[in-house]
Amino acid sequence: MDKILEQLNPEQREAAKTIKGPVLVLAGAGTGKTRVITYRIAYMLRHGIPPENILGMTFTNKAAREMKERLASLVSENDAAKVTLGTFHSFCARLLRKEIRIMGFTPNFTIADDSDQAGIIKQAQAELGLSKREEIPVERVLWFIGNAKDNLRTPRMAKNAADMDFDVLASAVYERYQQILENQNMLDFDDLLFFVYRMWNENPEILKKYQNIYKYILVDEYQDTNMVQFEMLRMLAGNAMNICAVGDDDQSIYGWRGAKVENIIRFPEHFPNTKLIKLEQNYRSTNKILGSANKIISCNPGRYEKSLWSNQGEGENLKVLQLRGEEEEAAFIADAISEVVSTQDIDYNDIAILYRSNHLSRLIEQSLRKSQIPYKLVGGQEFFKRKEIRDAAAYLKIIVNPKDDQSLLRILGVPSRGLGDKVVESLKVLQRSVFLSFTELLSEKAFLEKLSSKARDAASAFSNCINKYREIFSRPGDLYQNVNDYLLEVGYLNGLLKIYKDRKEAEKRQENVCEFINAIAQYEQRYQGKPYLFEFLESFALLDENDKTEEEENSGNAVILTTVHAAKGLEFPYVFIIGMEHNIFPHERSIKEGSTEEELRLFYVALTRAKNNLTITHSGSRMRYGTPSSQRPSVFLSYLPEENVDKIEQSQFFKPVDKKDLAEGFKNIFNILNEK
DNA sequence: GTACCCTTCGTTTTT
DNA sequence: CGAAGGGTAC
Ligand SMILES: Nc1ncnc2c1ncn2[C@@H]1O[C@H](COP(=O)(O)OP(=O)(O)OP(=O)(O)O)[C@@H](O)[C@H]1O
Repeated sequence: MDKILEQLNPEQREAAKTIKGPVLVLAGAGTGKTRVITYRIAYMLRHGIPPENILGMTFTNKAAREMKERLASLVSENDAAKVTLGTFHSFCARLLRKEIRIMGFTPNFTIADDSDQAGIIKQAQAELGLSKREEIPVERVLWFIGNAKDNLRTPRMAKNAADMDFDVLASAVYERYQQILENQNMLDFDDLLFFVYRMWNENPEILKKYQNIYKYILVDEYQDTNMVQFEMLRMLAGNAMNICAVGDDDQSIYGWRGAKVENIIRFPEHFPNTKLIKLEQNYRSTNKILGSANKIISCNPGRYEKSLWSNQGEGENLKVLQLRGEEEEAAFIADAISEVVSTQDIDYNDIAILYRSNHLSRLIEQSLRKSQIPYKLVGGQEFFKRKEIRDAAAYLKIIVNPKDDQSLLRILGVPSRGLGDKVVESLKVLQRSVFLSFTELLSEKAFLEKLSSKARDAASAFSNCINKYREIFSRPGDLYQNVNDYLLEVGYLNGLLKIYKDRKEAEKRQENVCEFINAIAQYEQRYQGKPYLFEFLESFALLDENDKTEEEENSGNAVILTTVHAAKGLEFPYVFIIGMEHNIFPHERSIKEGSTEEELRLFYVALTRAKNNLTITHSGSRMRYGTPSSQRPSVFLSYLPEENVDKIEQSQFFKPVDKKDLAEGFKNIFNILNEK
C-alpha cells in the first residue's frame, strides 16, 4: 500500500484518498483531523497533483508553518514549499498585493492596527459633527463595523438595513470610516477578507483565474470559520467542489468574533454529495482524560453526540487543588513543575500551563522566574501592543505608504520635534483644499509658508529624512541595516531617552525597540532572497512574528504558557489549568451574556490538550482591580466525573499517597506507641 | 509646545 | 493596581 496511507487508519485513509468532490471530516478532539489534512496533501502530491494547485487554510500562521515542515518530511521539500498554506488573512493579503488595483487601492496599502482603527473612528465621528453626548464608544463602533464586514455588508448596505437610531448612526460612522481608510490606502483586518470576496463576486474573470489555480482546497478548524470565509470558499470551490474541511463542532470557541458553527453543520447542504467521514479513535489522551472531557461536553444541550475511544491506557486520575491565594497558586505551579521534572521522565517542553485570560499568566511568570524554570509565553500580543513598538512600526508604515496619515499623526510628535497640535491643525485645514496626504503636504510650499521659521525648518528636515529613506527602501534587502539607520537619523532611537524621563523605563523601551529591529533581522534571514519592507510589515501586521516556531532561547526546552484559545490544536503530555474559578472560567461576562456554552466548549478544548496528566487549580482569593476578592470554584469542576478526579491538598501532590507507604507508616507509629 | 499631575476606567478570548 | 487620557501649569 501507499507509504502515506499506511500511516492513517481506514477512515482517515478514506478522507485522504477522496480528492475529488466535497469531503467533510467531523470528529472529536485528538482523532487526527489535522493529520488528515497534512497526509491528504502529501497523497495528492504523490499522485501527481501539482503543488501550485493546492490551497490549505489553517487557523494560525504557526499551524501553517508546522504543516509545511511536516509535509516536507513526507514529500520533497521543493513540492512542500510550493503548496499555498496559510490563514485566510495572510492568503488574502498576498492575493490583494497583486490584484487590489481593481478595487481602487494601490499595492503598497498598509494594514490598520487597532489603534489606527480607533483613531479613524474618532476622526470619523468628529467629521460627522457628533457631540460628546451623541458619540458612540469606539469599541461599539468597532464591533458594528467588524460585524458588518463579516456578514458581507458594505456601508451602503448597512445604511439601508438600519432601522434603529443606533444602527443609523453607526452605519454613518462606518461610511466615513471606510472613506478615510480608502483615502489613506489602508485596509483593516476584516477588509482583507471582505475585499477578496467582493473582488471575486464582482469580477468573474478574476475568480475564474483563481479557481484555475487553486483546484484543491483544504480547511482545518472549519468550525471556526465565519460568513465571509465560507462565501469565499464556496466561490473558489466553484462547481468542481474539490474541498475538504475538517473540524469539530464541540470545539467551536470563536463565536464571539463571528464564527458560525452552522458552517460545519450545514457543510453537506452547502456542498451537495459530500462524503461525510467520522473519526472515533482518539490517539492523544488517556481514558481518564478522554472520559472526563466527554462527560464535560455532554453537559451542553442540543449537540450531536460523538463516541470517542482511546487505546492510550487508563491513565492517572485528574488532580484538582484549591490554593489559598493566587500567590500560593503560582508558587504551587512552580514547585509542582520542579518536582515533576526532577522525579519523572518529563521535560519542561512537555508541560503547558493553560488559562482563560492573559493576565493570569503574570504571577505564574514571576514564580517560574524565581524558580528558574524556563518558559515560553505564546500568543499574548502584549509586546506588539507596546507604545514604543507601535511607534516604531508607524515610522516604517509611513515609508511604505505615503498616504498613511494615521501613522504620520502617530509619530509626528514622537519624540517632540517642534511639530505639535498647531501644525497638525494646519495640516488638517490645508488638506480640505489641497488633496494631498500629510507627508506630501509637509514639503508643500503652501503648507510651509504658514509656519514659523523654526517649525518650517523642523518640518523640512523631517520630510527630507522620510523622502530619503523612501528612496532607499524602494529597493529590497538590507532591511536590518536600513531600519537601524532610518530610526536613528529620524531621531526616534535617541528620542526615546527624551520621551521617557525615567532612566530605567527609557532603557527598557529602547531594549524593546531593539528587539523589534532584531525581529526584522530574523525575518530577513528566514526569507528566501531579499524582502521588501512592505513584506515585513505585512507579516508583522498579520501577527506572523508573534508565534515563530520554537528555536532561539531555551533551546526549545521550556514550559509553555498560553490561553486556552491559543492552545487549540496543540497537545502536551502534562497540562496544568489554572484559575478554574467562577467569573474567571466561565468568564464573568459570558455568564451575564448567557454564553456559557461556548465557555464549556472552551473547557473541553483545555482538557483535551492533555495526553497523560492533568492538574487543575483554583484559588480561594484573587486581586480584582487592586482589591482582594474571594473566589468560588468554577461550576465546571462539579461536572467532572467524580471517579476520575482526586481532590487533593498541596502536600499530597508532592507525596503521592501510596497504600504500602501508608501501611508502613502506621506500623511504625504503632511500634513507637507500643514501645512507650 | 511640552511636561507633569490628576482623574477615570476597566479585564475575556485573537486573525 | 495599572494604563491611558484629559486638563493645567510652566
Ligand atoms: N492514524 C494515526 N496513527 C497514529 N497516530 C495518529 C493517527 N492519527 C493521529 N495521530 C496522532 O494523534 C494526535 C492528534 O492528532 P491531530 O492533532 O491531527 O488531531 P486533531 O483531530 O486535529 O485534534 P484537535 O481536534 O485537538 O485539533 C497527534 O499526535 C497525531 O500524531
